[in-house]
Amino acid sequence: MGRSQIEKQKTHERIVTLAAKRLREEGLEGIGVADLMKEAGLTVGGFYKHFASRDELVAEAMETAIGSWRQQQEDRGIDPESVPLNDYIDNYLSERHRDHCGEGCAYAALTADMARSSDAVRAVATEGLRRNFASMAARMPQPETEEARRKAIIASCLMTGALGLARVANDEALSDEILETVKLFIKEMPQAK
Amino acid sequence: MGRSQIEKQKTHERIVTLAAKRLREEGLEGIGVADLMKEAGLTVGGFYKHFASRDELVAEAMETAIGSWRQQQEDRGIDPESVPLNDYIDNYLSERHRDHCGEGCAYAALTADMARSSDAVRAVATEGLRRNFASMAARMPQPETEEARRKAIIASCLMTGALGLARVANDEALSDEILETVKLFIKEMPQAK
DNA sequence: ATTATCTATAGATCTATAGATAATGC
DNA sequence: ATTATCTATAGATCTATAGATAATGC
Repeated sequence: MGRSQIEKQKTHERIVTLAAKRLREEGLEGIGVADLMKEAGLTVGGFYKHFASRDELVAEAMETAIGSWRQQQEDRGIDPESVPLNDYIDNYLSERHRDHCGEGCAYAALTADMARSSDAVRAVATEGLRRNFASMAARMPQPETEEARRKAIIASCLMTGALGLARVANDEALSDEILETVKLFIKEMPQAK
Repeated sequence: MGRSQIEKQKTHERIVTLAAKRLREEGLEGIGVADLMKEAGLTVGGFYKHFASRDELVAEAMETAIGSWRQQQEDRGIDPESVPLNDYIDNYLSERHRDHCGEGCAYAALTADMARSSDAVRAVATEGLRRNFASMAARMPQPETEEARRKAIIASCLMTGALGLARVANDEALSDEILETVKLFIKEMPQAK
């Protein structure tokens, strides 16, 4: 008790990273401050020296969650913009992604949660959406065209929609069918590479 | 206090219908039993003579919500299976639908909520998904083909995904762009009519 | 007599705060 | 002296239940 400022910053990041995972798993209101702190190896009391409110943590965690794929790639020494769309789609629409909400796409895991959320969270989410559309369009055959942007939007809706419905389906055969059908379709989409 | 069994059934339906709306608006955990009963003009105490638990209401309400579009059509004397896909898509991807969660598609409003929910709710949701895929496929040019089913799945993912992201976007221009882009694309999809 | 709804409340849980404790850092 | 974290708790909220009240229906 009583740590250096450097350690405080590490603690702060640990809470945010954990929240980014647990909120994707349980929903934006699915886990409480006390439980989060406990899982981070801390106690409730310290929370409000890090965040003015629970919602402030949620907004920060969403920023981390939305940027997590990009971050993961960079941590592995990979330039996110150089990842071929086909590989990206294969990973996105995989059973592995479906079964691991906490490490996956925040939009698929929390679409409706975000739509219902505070202005702070929605602002972060909207900014991330823009970045995602631009990033996907940039990896298409003719990146600067209006057509590339349209395809990026369509692919984003398809991918988040498919993963969402695949997670709703209680029956693995149906769930797999959704993933496979959309995966094949996107890859055959003209111009989407 | 003390009503006939017929009135009890009406009360029951009133609670379920209200819950179907309010849960789509606030999320599956966004509104409490007491508030729901109050909005229905009742008090908490009576709730558990209607439902064994809150989750039982949620499952019933989801059944109502999932079937609500079909019900609405029938109430207006329209056979749901006779509604052209183009009209269905126009309504689904409209600003009106986006701005009125409570009366709209349960899958778009509650995808992730349902995925995280109890077995009872997920069973209802999975059954509804199957029905939706079949109903869309039945309204395509060659209804009995595997291709029609594939297109139905793809269109479902696109539509729920697009509405979901359009609701996340804090910026109306971006939100409208998502809806319009996907609307145009689906209508131009080969075979989708 | 039965029961649909009401009032009241127990018990759990959740956000946020107050005050204590033990390190840091001037 | 300052502050990062801890223990403890206030106050709000939420699910579920107990017991009272006033209609229904045999």
